[in-house]
Amino acid sequence: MGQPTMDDVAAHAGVSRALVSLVMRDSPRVSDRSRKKVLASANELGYRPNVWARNLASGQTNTIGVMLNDLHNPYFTELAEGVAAAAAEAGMELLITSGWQRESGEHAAIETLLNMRTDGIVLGAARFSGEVFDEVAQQTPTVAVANFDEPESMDTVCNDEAHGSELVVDHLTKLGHTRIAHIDAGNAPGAPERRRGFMNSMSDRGLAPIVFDGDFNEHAGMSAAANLMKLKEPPTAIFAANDLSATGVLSHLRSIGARVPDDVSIVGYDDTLLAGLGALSLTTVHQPRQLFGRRSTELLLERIEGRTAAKHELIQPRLVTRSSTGPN
Amino acid sequence: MGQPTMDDVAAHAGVSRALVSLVMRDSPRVSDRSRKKVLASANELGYRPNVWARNLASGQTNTIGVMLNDLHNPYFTELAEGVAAAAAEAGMELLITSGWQRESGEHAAIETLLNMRTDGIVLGAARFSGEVFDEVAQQTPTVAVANFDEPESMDTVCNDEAHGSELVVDHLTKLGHTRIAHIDAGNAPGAPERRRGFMNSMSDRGLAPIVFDGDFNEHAGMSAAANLMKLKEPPTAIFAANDLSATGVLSHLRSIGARVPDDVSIVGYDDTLLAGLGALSLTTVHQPRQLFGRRSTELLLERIEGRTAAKHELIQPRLVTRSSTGPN
DNA sequence: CTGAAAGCGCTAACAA
DNA sequence: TTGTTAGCGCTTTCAG
Repeated sequence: MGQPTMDDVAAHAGVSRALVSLVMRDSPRVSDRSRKKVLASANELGYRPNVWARNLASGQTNTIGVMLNDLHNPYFTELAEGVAAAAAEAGMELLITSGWQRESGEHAAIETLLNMRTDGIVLGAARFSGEVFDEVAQQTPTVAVANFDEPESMDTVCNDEAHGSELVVDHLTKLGHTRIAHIDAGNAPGAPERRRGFMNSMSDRGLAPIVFDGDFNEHAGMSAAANLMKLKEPPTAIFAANDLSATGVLSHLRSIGARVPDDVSIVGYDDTLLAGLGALSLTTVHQPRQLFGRRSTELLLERIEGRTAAKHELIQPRLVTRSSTGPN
Repeated sequence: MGQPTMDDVAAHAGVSRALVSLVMRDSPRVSDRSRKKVLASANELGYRPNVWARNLASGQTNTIGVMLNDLHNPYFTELAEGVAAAAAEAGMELLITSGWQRESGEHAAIETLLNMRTDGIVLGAARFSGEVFDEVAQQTPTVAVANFDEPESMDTVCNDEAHGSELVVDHLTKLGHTRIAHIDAGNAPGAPERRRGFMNSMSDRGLAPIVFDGDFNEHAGMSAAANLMKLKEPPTAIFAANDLSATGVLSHLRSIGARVPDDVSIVGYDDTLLAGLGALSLTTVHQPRQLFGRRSTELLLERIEGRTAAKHELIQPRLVTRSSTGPN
């Protein structure tokens, strides 16, 4: 025999297996004496409840699963941290699975979770169409942290990207900037909303929005900045798609001898570790990523408890002002 | 009834449950006709094998677990990536668990894995004493990615930190530097080895090693640099504990108007995203973190297959030269 | 509060 | 190649 079973513990403690089971699930209807005796035996034998057997018998797993698109991205790991905290508070175990940035990976990761039959799933994904999500939602309680058009099959939590852009435009115009350029990130997740928010906020103020193609990486920021600075009238402020892209902008500006923020102000998005570095010190939009995880888990728990009507939450970001922005 | 079971599939296909089981585990001894019929039924019913039942019955999980100290740290996520790749190749599922940077978290994370009875565990930890590791190793095949003194109970994979320091000293002395300072990180994981490697390499070359107290963060680099530059004879090159610390050094040097690398050369350690940024461009020591994960998983699989003698691997880092270092 | 007994859904001999 | 039949270790009635 390998690991000791409940029967072993019961025999050792001189009680029935059912009693041991009750103790293990700390039921209140066990006498203190019995409880102590059982616990002592369990401890002595090095007993460890067999989760497989337990879940099979009870039909529950007391576990929720999180699928993250990419562990390298702090966005997802902070999300996971929020999920972990909320799950721990609810006494649930957490299983993490990663899509390793590939769509096929996300599929596999979701399959794993579905096979595990976790009580519910938090989807921190990026690559998926709503359809795939729907299919998951059909099989288990699901909440997605993503910008969707409020599907009925699952709950969603997402950042108010447009509002983030609004905060940026507000900040820059208050500093006196009028020629403000946005380097976007095409159709990457969140990018269209940020772009739209930027364009609307500019129009609202009677300003012409300048938008350049870009992406969520340093190189894109660098080359977009190069093109921007070649304009007859270069912008006095640049709002990059995210912090990484803003870093590229910064590198380029330094390389051509432009001073930040005296000549050009720069704003990032995401408030990653980068933005806070003394050498960069980027003004940026902070998203409460842990809160995303926390709220999504809370919604998921409600679903698990039986709620069926979908809920959709929009979470508000805030601006963090650092030294990359200044008066025009 | 909820999800369909094997019996449902068997009934639907008009065969026995055992046959369905064989098909599900794709045994070769099933006729093509039966296989197709079963698969069709399974598909039609939306059958999904119940992992809990399967594992309970088979006594195996076909899963390995990874415990990571901290998902925010790219070191661990890249490690995990290597593990994931190797696990996938071996046809194993992967379960990730995080200690959320706290020792209590690591305990809980390991408990979760132990409870899941994964076939083996990869420990990507930082906070633990060898004792705790030993206890885990007693219960399941274990491999640790950590600097240990070659325990008998488990395999280990680790970076040759001392050699990394040697590479740095070699690079700097070849550039003509002789007054080289190291900002260390006390007893943080890996730090003592880096420090020792630095001191030995310097002594070997007849140079006096300058070592200042520090830590693995930006602030520590900043204040250590401040102290270093106040010396009567400031160093011409600074070897920081890691990239983050090097970033702090860089910020300080810029703030006092020192030019990098003309006045002072800077070297980091880890080759994180930071080091590659154009605005920082740090010379640093690269560790093949994915390889750590890969090798550790391969070792784990051998253990699972039955090997009992411990193996310990030391993996060699390499220097990545960027523009933060130059001739003296 | 305790004990007996019937499964949970699947695997793994062993027969047929 | 397919079917039969015990379990795997635990939960969960239901009587005592």
